[in-house]
Amino acid sequence: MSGKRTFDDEKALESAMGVFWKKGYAGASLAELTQSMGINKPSMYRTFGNKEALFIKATQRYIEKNAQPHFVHLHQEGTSLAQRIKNYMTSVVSEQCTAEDPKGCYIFLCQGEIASGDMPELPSNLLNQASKKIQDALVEIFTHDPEAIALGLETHATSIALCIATTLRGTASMARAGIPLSELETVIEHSLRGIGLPS
Amino acid sequence: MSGKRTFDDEKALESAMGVFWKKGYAGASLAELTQSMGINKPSMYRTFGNKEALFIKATQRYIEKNAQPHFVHLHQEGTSLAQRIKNYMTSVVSEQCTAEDPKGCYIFLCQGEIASGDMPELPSNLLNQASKKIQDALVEIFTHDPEAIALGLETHATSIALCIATTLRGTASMARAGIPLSELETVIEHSLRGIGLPS
DNA sequence: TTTAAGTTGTACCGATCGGTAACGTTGATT
DNA sequence: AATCAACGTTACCGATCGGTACAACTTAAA
Repeated sequence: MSGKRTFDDEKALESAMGVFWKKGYAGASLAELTQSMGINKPSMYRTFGNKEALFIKATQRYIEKNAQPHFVHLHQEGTSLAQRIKNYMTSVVSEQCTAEDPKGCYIFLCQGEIASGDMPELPSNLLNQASKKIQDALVEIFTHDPEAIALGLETHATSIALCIATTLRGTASMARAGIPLSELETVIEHSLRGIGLPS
Repeated sequence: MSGKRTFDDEKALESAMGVFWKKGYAGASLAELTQSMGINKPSMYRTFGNKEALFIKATQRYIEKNAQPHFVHLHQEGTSLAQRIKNYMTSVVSEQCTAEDPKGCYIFLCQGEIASGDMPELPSNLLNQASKKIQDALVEIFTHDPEAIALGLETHATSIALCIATTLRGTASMARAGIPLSELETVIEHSLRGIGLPS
């Protein structure tokens, strides 16, 4: 029956990520996790440690493979600032609405669980830090991009970044409620108008 | 020891609402609920039925006592449309950030649980219907208010309403993450600018 | 071929989950 | 005074929670 590992760690981690994405941390049971990963509990504990460690690894994977890639739109050469921001937001919202993945945003969903008090400290820190990165990246743009400086956006860079981050949280919530991408795209446009970056 | 009820149904319901607001539906255990309500499990089952029925009553109470009151700002006489919308949004976000209550919005938080598949049908319908009411109320304003019609907002009333509702979901998520009201107020102003209602 | 390490599957652990049966007590009704 | 419904308390139900001990088995190295 055994002797050599019969599953792929990376595939298993991706499956676990999907479950956490759909159910959150507390809501994802080990039974559902291991079933989705195609392994049984002892294999999971030996490979990943425990539920908390598995969640951390799944979260890191989400950040790396799902969240970070959107940032490239912010630094696309030969593209106007407004278009870069719009491309970034559209990229994020598209993923929030994707039919293959669970609806919404893994980070925002799980970060919301922290306020419940049932989230361990390490995952909490990771989630807070990940959500902070979004705003930091935006602030970086608005304070250093020549076009942004020319538009005078650097003086309220943090508040503008907060607006965009808030909109993306709103669209994540909307997406989870079933609102389609087509409707949320107009939200992006209105949001850009609000911060003085009409497309 | 007994004979006559020793607790106030309304107070107990309010306590239960607070627990659901903080933990969500699945995350709120009967132990924590009954402890917060100051009663024991049999009393709770006799009075409210079961967890699902308790949640429905708590949710109805939230809608009535917490969500609906914000709507008065939308129809305040002698106030400009922009100011009415701003007052409404500020009122909502203020509650999301209130220190006495759990952070965020009861409705949005629990509606997010529906996508997990662990929410019974009746509560799901109630939550979906409650969140829809927000957009409906806004659409009503933008399609019937003379000032809105004069501004030409009636032609995209639904998309504007979606923008506002999305912003309020975003602020709820931000509030739950610990962002203070002072920072979220600027988000409201930018949001209003985006839909052509600068204050 | 023997040995040691590593893997899987099952069966189990104590704790907690939502929900309830049973009992003694109390207060209002008759 | 007798009755009965409603109450609070305790103790319990089967199911599931996260987590683990253990045995059967397979492989690679010795």
